[in-house]
Amino acid sequence: MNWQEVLSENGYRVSEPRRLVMQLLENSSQPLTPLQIYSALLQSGNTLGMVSVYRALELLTELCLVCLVYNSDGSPGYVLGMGGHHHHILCQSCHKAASFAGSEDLSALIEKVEADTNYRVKDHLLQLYGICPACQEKQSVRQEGN
Amino acid sequence: MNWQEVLSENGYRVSEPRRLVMQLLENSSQPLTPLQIYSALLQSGNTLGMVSVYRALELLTELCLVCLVYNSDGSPGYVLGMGGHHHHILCQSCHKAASFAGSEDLSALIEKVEADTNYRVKDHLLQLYGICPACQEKQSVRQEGN
DNA sequence: AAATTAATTGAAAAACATTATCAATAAGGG
DNA sequence: CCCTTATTGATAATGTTTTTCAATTAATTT
Ligand SMILES: [Zn+2]
Ligand SMILES: [Zn+2]
Ligand SMILES: [Zn+2]
Ligand SMILES: [Zn+2]
Repeated sequence: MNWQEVLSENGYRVSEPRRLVMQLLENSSQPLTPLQIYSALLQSGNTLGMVSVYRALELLTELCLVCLVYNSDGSPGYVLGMGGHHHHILCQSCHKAASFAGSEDLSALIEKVEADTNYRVKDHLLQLYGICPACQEKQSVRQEGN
Repeated sequence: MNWQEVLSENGYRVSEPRRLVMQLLENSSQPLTPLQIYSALLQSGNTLGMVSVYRALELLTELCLVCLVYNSDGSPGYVLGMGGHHHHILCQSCHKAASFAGSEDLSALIEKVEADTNYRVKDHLLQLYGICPACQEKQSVRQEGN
């Protein structure tokens, strides 16, 4: 099921702003803010209102077609969502994002936390931070240069 | 080492706004936004500038005396930081936060992600969401009432 | 305890970001 | 192709964060 179908099946229209936002995120390797999305789309000759970007992101997030992630400095951005349980890893240097399957086993941790805090655990937020292949390359080149 | 010492040892002064922000967070069970902190402090008869709240939070976060966390709706807030590796669990109903030791073992996951994505993992963001004891209580009472 | 000094504050303004309103537009069904 | 209604976008209002800089204050020195 592609994103157009997800929209339709949930009673939403496949409108121009939504299409533009999805297209841009599909081609962006790093999380973008609403303003970055708006600017990029204008720059590439499209015409749409800032407001539509906000509304598109809100809806697409709700439908899990895009995800809200946080850079290592805490600043938020939107990336394309993958279906199913997954998480993201972000490059601390260039902010490039990749996703990985949510195959982690948190059951031991959850059990312990429930016992310690008496909270009942329902969900989790997990992101990894690191260095992407390209930035590793750059770093080792700089190393050699010194 | 208390927070006053952390400030001093790092060459920062123990100023009034910093004291007020720390005091408030020490007594707050849920994440607060800069504005909420500012308002609460004014309300309780103190006098300080909004700007100082922002600056205090920035510094205290840098020194790990407070932590930036995200509610389940994605909205950010600040809570008191604990020393050492730890994470937070937030109530999806009342937003009350608790912390727990970072005793999770992510090594298997990290190995897999590094193999799959070629990123080199350096750090992680982990939060749990759930229902706090008080809200569990409220929910079961409502259940019985029906 | 007073003087010294540099970090820190806060008022005001500027810059930036988000939300509300509502008439005009366009997507999708018939 | 037309109709209906979801959706858009211009504008304005609202809210948040950053900048600036003279005044203040914490901590150190005398
Ligand atoms: Zn990178
Ligand atoms: Zn997961
Ligand atoms: Zn609760
Ligand atoms: Zn951890």
